[in-house]
Amino acid sequence: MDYVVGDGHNEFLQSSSGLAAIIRIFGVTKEGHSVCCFVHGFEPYFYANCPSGMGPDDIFRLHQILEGKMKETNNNYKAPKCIRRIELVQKRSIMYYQQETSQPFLKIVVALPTMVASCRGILDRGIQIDGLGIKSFMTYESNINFSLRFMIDCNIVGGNWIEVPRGKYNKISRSLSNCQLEFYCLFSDLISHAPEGEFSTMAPYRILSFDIECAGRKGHFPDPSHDPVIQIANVVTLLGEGQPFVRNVMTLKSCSSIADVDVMSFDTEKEVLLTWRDLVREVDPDIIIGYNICKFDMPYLIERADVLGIAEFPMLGRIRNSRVSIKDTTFSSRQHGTRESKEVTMEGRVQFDLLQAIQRDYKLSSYSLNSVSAHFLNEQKEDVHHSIISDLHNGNSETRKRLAVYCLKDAYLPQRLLDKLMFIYNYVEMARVTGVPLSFLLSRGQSIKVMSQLLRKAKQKNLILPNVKQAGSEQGTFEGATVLEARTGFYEKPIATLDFASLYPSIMMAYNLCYSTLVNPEDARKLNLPPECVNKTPTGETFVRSNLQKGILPEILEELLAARRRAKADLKEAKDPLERAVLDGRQLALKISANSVYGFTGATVGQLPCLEISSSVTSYGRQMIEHTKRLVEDKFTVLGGYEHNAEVIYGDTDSVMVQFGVSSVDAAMKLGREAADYISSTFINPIKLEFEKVYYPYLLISKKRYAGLYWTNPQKFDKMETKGIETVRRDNCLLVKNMVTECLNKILIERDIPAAVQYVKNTISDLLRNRMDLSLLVITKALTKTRDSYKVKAAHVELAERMRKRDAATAPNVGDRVAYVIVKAETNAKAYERSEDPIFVLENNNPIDHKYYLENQISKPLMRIFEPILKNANKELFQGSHMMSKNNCTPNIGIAKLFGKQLSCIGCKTPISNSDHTLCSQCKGREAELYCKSIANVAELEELFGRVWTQCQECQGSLLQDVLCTSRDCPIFYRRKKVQKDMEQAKQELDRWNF
DNA sequence: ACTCTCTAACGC
DNA sequence: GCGTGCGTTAGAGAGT
Repeated sequence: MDYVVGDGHNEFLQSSSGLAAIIRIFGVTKEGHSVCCFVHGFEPYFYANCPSGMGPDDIFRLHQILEGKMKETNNNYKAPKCIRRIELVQKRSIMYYQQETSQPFLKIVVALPTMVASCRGILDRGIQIDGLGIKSFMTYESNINFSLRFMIDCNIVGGNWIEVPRGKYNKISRSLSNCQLEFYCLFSDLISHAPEGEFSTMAPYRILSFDIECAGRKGHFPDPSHDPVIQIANVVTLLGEGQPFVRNVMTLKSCSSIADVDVMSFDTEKEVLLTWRDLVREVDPDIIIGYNICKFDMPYLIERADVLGIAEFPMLGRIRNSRVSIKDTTFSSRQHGTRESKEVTMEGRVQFDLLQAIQRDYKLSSYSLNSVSAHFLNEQKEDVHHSIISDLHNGNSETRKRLAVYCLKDAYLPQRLLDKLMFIYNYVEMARVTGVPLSFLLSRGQSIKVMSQLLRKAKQKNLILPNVKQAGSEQGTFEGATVLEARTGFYEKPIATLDFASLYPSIMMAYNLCYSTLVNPEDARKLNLPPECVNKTPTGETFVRSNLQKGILPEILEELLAARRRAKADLKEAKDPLERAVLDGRQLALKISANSVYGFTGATVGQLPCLEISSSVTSYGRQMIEHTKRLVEDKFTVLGGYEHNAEVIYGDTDSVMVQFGVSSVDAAMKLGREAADYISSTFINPIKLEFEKVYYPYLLISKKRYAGLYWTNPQKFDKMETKGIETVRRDNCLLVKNMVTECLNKILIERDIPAAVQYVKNTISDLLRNRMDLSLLVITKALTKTRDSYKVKAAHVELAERMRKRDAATAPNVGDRVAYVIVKAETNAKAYERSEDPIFVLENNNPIDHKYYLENQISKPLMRIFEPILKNANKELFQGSHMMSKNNCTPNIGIAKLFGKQLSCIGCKTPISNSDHTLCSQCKGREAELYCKSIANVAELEELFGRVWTQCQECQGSLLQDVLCTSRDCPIFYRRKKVQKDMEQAKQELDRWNF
């Protein structure tokens, strides 16, 4: 949905004069026909407070003055009127509890949506009214996107089915769009169908997934002013169908045919681009997807066409003769600083970038398409270096076919991810629940979703939302949740966990916390409320109880949670996989929405912050967790008739971990249920403490860091759960993650501590003997800002800078995660001087700093795990023969340089004179034995290399072609490179026998 | 050798 | 015009 400014249609609006906003709704019918609907008659407006005693004459004068001021700022606006009218309406502000149900407000209706902001500015600054002096007006709902305003007022949500009744729409005399159906109508004739029953089905969206390849130059990131677009691959799918119905690729220069793919080759880039434009118009997709299309492919195509002077290319939207525009946007937030990016808007089509979606919804250690596909689809793709892409393009039709297959895979994988992760179902359900359009979910933040729900609910209650001026950040912050002191240790008795269900939403409901129930301290005396009608929160705020007036935040929350219970119940019944997808997406959206209401009220830089609410919520929460701890420890005692004294060993925000002292899981569960029921009864509705699970055994390392076996039934544990420790953190290398995971397995599941110790010793020995796969040593960290904005030097930041100097095209950018290893250097060199790109290390054979990995990566996490379990853990793990390193395996580069190409004895590795070639005097006589060993060594490595190579060929989908992949994310890649190096070395050694 | 600050990532 | 919240741990650089 969007809007344009045009002539209002006179058939509908006799009174309309001049320009007006026309809403355009794009969509698809049940039968799959694309639709463009021009909606007339909806006018932009907002509210302002009405000073008491303001009569019709004053309003007339205000209108005149405003109109005059508006003309000054909108002098290019030709129509006679900017302010259409000012109405006196009865409304109430959502802020603060008030006894009056309503009071007069001014509803100011303007001609165009952009005039809302300029008119608000005039009223904010204040205007001169005869006899009254300069008056400033508080405005209400003056910062709402016009399309969203329309949706709210017409009860339309994102992903909605809309009906336009027979006779209420008219054909357009001159076609304006490329849609199959187009018409115009009046906004009040639209019928919005709530997404229930037959209208909860998904529309049959047409989805285009594409990927482009460019011929970049070495050392440069592809630049549309130099580098041509050489291939574009496309896959088109109908939502809900398993297989795409279009697969094609457009190539510059000839390309051999590919099975089941329509290959189109052209002599000029212009033909490639225009053929793609024609495809987009012919397929007419509702949704365009791809990987990083918003920041790369889409702007690249538009800019490239501009450089080539192809003016007809950017007509990709659903409006006839309208060009797609490219906008420079700056995105700034306190957390992320200012980031510049390009934005391409395409009329009538939603762009859904899988990279953005996955970055929002999943925490991964790498977001490359390769790594994401491996993670979710269990399938790898080749990572071909951009310089090789140019070589393939400049080869022949077979090498270009090679590239086309690669490009097609990059177009198909986003579609596979979209299906696998149910993005359309989950996002459409989120749009339906929160009421915002689908496009907002990727392009906007969390707060717009709460805002949309709040505005809708407020409208039903005749309430309006004020536009509060940004108070600035000095308003500061407020106290959050309590984290109970952690009694660290290894617990070999079951630990029961009690949790408050949806704690913050329940608190807001139970205590009726809302903008509209908060008592303004200035009004308290005047209101004179009896104590049984109010609650005083632990922070000292007063809110009226629901018997006096129900808050709308609690009402929104009740509806969200009730709807979630319904969705979960329906999900249990549902059999059809598509229906299940819809319902599961819905219950998830409802849960997320309920939880973000609290965050919205506490967002000091948000649209309607109210710290009285958020700080009250957390203060009740703190009180409740303390109360729970006290109650458990007071009631479950030997004195109270129980076998043991219960101890709360830990708790965070809404949970307490209790050791009841019993030794069976079953007994702990029974006590857990009893405690939950007993404590719940001491709270008011709907606050409920639930027994959730038992941990047994349980290793508590510190606050927010623990591991344990998770039991929900007394027969068998469900899983091992780890929180906060290295296994779940993304900033540790795989070696550390694997070691910690393996040790926890041995300790918690197998209950075999000596085996865990032996495992650690073996692994350390492997590390020190250089038998560790490089992929296990790669550390990744996010590059969150530009280098200059870092106040201290950090390993990943400095490496990113060095990589940028080497090759700007492949260097990490802000927002990317940087992969690095730590290499040996001079003593006392800082870690940031020793970080290096793993691929660079492979190619240049840099020595790994094993000591760093041992002392700075492995030792502390392991000590934290073993210390509660093992006395003398440090001695047991880090002393003994396994700590001996074999330095001769990795000759120090510095020494090698000093001695030149000094040969060493094949048998014992002692240096020998170059005239001896093979063996030292000591080993002379073992020629036969050692020669055989050399041959065997080469043979073994060749076989190993062959196996790894085949694995990579399988991954790239062809056993007949060279492997080109250089993926930093793929363990096989590192192994292949390492084996290749070892093999070459072994061959050189073998050659020395043949002099 | 110690503390303080910055940065990143997590739990809830 | 846009941006949910706070609490905690831990590594590493920087300063004392």
